[in-house]
Amino acid sequence: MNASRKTKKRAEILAGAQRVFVREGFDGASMDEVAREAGVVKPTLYNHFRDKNSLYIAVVEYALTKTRAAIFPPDIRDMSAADAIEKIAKRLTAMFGRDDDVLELCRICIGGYQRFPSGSATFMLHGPQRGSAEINDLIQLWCERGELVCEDPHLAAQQLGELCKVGIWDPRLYGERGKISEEECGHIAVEAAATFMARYSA
Amino acid sequence: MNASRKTKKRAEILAGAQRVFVREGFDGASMDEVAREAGVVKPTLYNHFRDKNSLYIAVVEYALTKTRAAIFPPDIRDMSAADAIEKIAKRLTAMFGRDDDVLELCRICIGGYQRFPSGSATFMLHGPQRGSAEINDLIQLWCERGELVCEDPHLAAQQLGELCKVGIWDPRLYGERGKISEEECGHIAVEAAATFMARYSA
DNA sequence: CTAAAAATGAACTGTTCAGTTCAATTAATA
DNA sequence: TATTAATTGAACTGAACAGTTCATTTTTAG
Repeated sequence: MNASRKTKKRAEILAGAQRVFVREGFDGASMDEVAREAGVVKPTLYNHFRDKNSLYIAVVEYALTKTRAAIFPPDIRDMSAADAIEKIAKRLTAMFGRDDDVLELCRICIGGYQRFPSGSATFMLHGPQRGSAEINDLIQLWCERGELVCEDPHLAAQQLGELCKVGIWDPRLYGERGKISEEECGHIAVEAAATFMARYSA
Repeated sequence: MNASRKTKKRAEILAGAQRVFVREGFDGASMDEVAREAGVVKPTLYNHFRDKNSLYIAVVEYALTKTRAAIFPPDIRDMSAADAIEKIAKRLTAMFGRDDDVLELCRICIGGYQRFPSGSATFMLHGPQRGSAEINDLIQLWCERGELVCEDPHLAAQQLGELCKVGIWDPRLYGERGKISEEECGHIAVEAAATFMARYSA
C-alpha cells in the first residue's frame, strides 16, 4: 500500500525522537540530532511533522498511551478491592519511581508550559486524567460491591494516586534521587494502600 | 556604609527578576527585559550576578524562604495535633492551589533540570525538603504527647504533603486549571486531614 | 514500465539573546 | 575635596539552531 513506507518512517522517527528528547531534554535535542538518531534526514522530519512541537506532542501521546495500558490490566475487576488496590499501587509506584521516559517527558511538558501549553495539556490528558478516571471507575465498582465506603470516588482516586508518589516522584522530578529500588517502591505502595484503606475500607 | 547602594540595587533586581521570570518563564525572560523591569542597566545585572542561572537561583531561594515562613507559624506547637494538622493542611492547600509565583518558579526548575540541575536542587531544598522536615518534627512531637501513633514520621509527613496536592497542584502545574477558590482549597485540606487522621490518630 | 510520492544531501537564511566592552557619569567614603 | 566603587548607555560579538530550498535519487503503485 501507499502509506507503508511513510508509516514505517513515522514510527522510526517517533522512536528516535523519544530517545533524543529523553536523553537531551527539549532544548538540548536539536532537530539535526533527532534526524541522525532516527536514521533520517531533516526535510523528512518536516515532511512528517509540522515542527518540533508537533513532533514532541506525538511522542508524548505515544509514550503515555503505552504506559497507561500497562498499569491497568483487564482482569483487575475480578480481584477483591484490597488486592486490586495493592496491585495498582505497586504498578503506580513502579512507574513513579523507576520509569525514566515518563519522568523526562513530564519535565519537558511542565517546563515548556509557557511557550507551548499543548504539551502540558497532552501529558495531563493521557497521564493523570485518564489514569485517575480508571481508578475512579474501579472505586465505584467496589462501593457497589460493598467493599469500600466512599462519598467522593473521584477525590479518593486522586488521593490514591498522590499517595503512590510519596517520597519518590518529587525527588526524582527535582533530580535529587535517581531510579528507586523495587523494594522501596513496593514499600511505598503498601503504605499508600494502608492509608487509603484506613479511610475508605467498608 | 559602602554596601548600601549595592545592596539596595540587588534587592530591586531580585524583585524585578522574579516578576519577569514568573510572567514570561525562564527562556521568555530576556536579560534586557529583566534589566528594564528592575530599572537597571544590563551591565549592572552582571555586576551582581554571574549569569542568568545564578540570578534565577537567587530568586528561587528568596521566594521559597518567604513562602515557607508563612506556612509554619511559631505557635503551631501549642495547638492540639488535630487542630494543627488542619491548619497546616489549609495553608499548604492554599499555596498549592493559589500561589502563582511558586507555581511558575517550580515549572521553570523542573523544566530546566537537564540544562541547569542546581535550579531543581535549590527548589527541592527550600521547598519540599525543608517543608516536610518541619512536619516531621511536629509529628514526632505529637507522638510523644500520645496524640498520634506513627512508626515512620518522615513518611507520614510526606503523605500529608501529597494529600494536600490532591486535585489542585497537578492540574495547575499542567495548566489545566487556574487559581483554585479558597473554598475548594479548604475542602481538600479537610479531606487530607481526615485521611491522615484515619491512619495515624491515636 | 512509468509516473507520482517520498527521501536524500548539503548548503543556506534569519533570528534571537546571553554576555561583553568602554568611555562617560554619579554617588559614597575618608 | 579627592579617591574609589558602582552605574549608565549604547553598540557589538558570537554562537546556536529551527526551518527552508533544491536538485537528485529511491521506492512504491497501477
